[in-house]
Amino acid sequence: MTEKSNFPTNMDHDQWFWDVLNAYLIQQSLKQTRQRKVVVEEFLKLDRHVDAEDLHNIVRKRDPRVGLATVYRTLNLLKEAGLADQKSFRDGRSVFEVHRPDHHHDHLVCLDCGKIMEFENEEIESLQNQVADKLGFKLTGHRLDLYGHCLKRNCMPDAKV
Amino acid sequence: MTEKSNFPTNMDHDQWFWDVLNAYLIQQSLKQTRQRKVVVEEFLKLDRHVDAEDLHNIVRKRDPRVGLATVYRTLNLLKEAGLADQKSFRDGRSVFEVHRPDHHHDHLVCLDCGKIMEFENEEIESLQNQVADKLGFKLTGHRLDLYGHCLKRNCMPDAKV
DNA sequence: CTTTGTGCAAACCCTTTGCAAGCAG
DNA sequence: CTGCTTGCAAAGGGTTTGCACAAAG
Repeated sequence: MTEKSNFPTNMDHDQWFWDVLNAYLIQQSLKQTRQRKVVVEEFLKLDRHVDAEDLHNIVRKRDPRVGLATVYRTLNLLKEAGLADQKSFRDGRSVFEVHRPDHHHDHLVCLDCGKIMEFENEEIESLQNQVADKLGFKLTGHRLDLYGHCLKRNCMPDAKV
Repeated sequence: MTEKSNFPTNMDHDQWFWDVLNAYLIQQSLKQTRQRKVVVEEFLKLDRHVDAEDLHNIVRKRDPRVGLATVYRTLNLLKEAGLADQKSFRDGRSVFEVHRPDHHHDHLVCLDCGKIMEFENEEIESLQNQVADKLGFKLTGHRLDLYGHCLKRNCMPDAKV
């Protein structure tokens, strides 16, 4: 993009993420800090739904000085930058995931092991629009979560999401 | 049902609700109290999505001695009896609604006025099952919320849900 | 009487915030 | 240097819970 981003990264396929983030930081006069770097790197590395506490534990292994509040603040920053989505499948606790602009999807959650799968279905989306039209709504978004049991043999009750 | 329910009600079309509730109370050796009566009556009378605080305010007009905790406890009791559903459209706050066994529906929420409409669409349900099948899940439930703007002229920003 | 229910306030859980000290720019 | 950031702990907001008293069965 513009010359060079200060946050280094080895993973080319995540370059877009760092580019957007760095642009956002500069635009908002925010700073690139050690803590933000670690939190974002681990968040990207995980590449799955994760809650703040889990991410905090992971980050602490690399840098024990990072506080939970900073993890929350960084995740909220990513949300504001449009780089992360926040969901709450289990009531009272949020999970975050990387927002990939070109990839809308809904979720399928296993009630036994907590596994979260993603899917997309254009027919469903189209029907949603029809429903909204019929009821006189201008649809701007939706949330579709399917709940059930995955049939994998390694589905462990109470496993970590 | 069994002879006679002690909780009286004038509204015949809600009789099924009181019957189920009384049966549940007896079966669980729970008691019929003045507070439960008032909370449930007002909940039924409203017949819309309501949160605990709102319901508490309404109940207090009839009986100022009823505490918020009792409202929560009563709503949870109804949930356990299968008579109420709990949803959380706005993050961090739950709303409750009467669960009508024969009437499954999803929700359409106006982001301006908070109005909640209900709809059902069998095509969508069927597609959900197809998706779950394809991904190797046994589907047991789902949640579909549509978000948008209602086109009514009386749509007031920040109106009460 | 025995057991469950209630009101109150305190506890909880997750998340946010105030503040003084720490750093990036 | 200036002002955004951080860590810590305290505060917040909705919901639950412990306790002693009230009340249903």
